[in-house]
Amino acid sequence: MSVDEEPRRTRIQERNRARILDAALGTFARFGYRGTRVDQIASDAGMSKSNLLYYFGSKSEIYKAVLAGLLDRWLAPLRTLDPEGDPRRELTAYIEQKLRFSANEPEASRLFANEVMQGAPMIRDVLEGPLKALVEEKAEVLRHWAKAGKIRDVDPYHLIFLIWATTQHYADFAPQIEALTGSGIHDDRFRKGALETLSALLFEGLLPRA
Amino acid sequence: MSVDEEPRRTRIQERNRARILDAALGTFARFGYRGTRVDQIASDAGMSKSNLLYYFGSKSEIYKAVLAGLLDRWLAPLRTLDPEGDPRRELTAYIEQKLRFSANEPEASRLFANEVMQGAPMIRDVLEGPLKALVEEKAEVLRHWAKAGKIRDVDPYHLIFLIWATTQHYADFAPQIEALTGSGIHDDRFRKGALETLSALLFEGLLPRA
DNA sequence: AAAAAACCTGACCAAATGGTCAAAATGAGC
DNA sequence: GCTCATTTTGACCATTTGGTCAGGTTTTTT
Repeated sequence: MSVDEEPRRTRIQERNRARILDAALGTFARFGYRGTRVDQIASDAGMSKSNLLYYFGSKSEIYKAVLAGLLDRWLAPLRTLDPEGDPRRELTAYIEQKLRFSANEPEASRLFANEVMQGAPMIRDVLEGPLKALVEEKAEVLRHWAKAGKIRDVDPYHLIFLIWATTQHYADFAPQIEALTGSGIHDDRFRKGALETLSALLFEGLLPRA
Repeated sequence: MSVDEEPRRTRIQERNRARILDAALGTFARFGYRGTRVDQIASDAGMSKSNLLYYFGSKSEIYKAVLAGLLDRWLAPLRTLDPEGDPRRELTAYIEQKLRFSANEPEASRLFANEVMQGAPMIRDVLEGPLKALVEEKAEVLRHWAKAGKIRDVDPYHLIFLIWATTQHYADFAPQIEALTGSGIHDDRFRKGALETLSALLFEGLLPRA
């Protein structure tokens, strides 16, 4: 006998909730929480506002649901960083995953950025709890690598921020990048170029070796 | 005789327009264009909504004015990059200016990010025109340095994006950084650490020199 | 095929929002 | 102190917004 806490969901519920969350991700990412109109989410999801509110009782409920589904995917890549692995290989893999996320889910990246820029009102506890713990753990890995002489001794936090910043930039500032280069991270060639330049700079540095 | 196009402004106008733009920057940065309420700008600026609308005829007029004032300051640092200078010195100076901007005007940085994330509806022509030209010009400088063997041969665009991304990250994601480190770019010590780590990584790279 | 449950609609509402306007208050120049 | 232009106010308006609700329709269960 399943004493499951999870609410039972019919097929229709499954489908419509997914549609709503999908549409909501788009508009929340573009216009933020306050700038998003419930009506528009409904229309994007192909249903009436009334019907949407049948599935999610309120705007903030939708927002929370979208955000919750997003956090895992945003965090996942960092979890894979393996202390036992080779630093270069590990970090390259991490960067590649982050770039892929920017390419495949730019809206998710933008919504996350939006939420944080507003002061992270909805996910502050996640940042200060699980995320902080995970980052501290991985910072320790970097320090360990440094002590073993495998990488230079740099502040692990700023290093992590650099990776976040550069990889997410391709999703968050996509319109700017598109305007300047005519292409973007969604393009395979472009993504490869970004990865190569990024890892070249991060690992070898800009100055010619003496 | 001054045949100035600039509208004559009284002292009161000067003061109140400044107050409004200041308050508007704050709320637009936080909530975006659609998420911002004219009423709130007015209240933040310490005046009635009616009075605010006496100075700026509409919400979008305020937004445009704020954005226009912002673009110059955002762009300025890149202009200073001197082709004749030493690459390391020039780029370090550039990064330092960008970090200082993030420290001193985080709201401006965030508003810019917000506008771009929404697809840059208001500044698209600036991105595609003046910015594109300027970036292309500076990319040429970087290529020139590379040809002269002063720096490694990396894609100049991705290099510029890296600098933008990393420096702006400290303003745009300030709440996250604060949650993780307990400090931020506004703090002198922290900013110095960011600059050092950043330039160490950018110039020397992460891997120990052979 | 009935009955029950799930799903959907459209009319409706109170509050909020961007903006107008006439008139009052305040300031500057004489 | 007087005059005129500037500044400020508060009442007002049309529209939009998040959300409710009673009732109808479709799907599932028995």
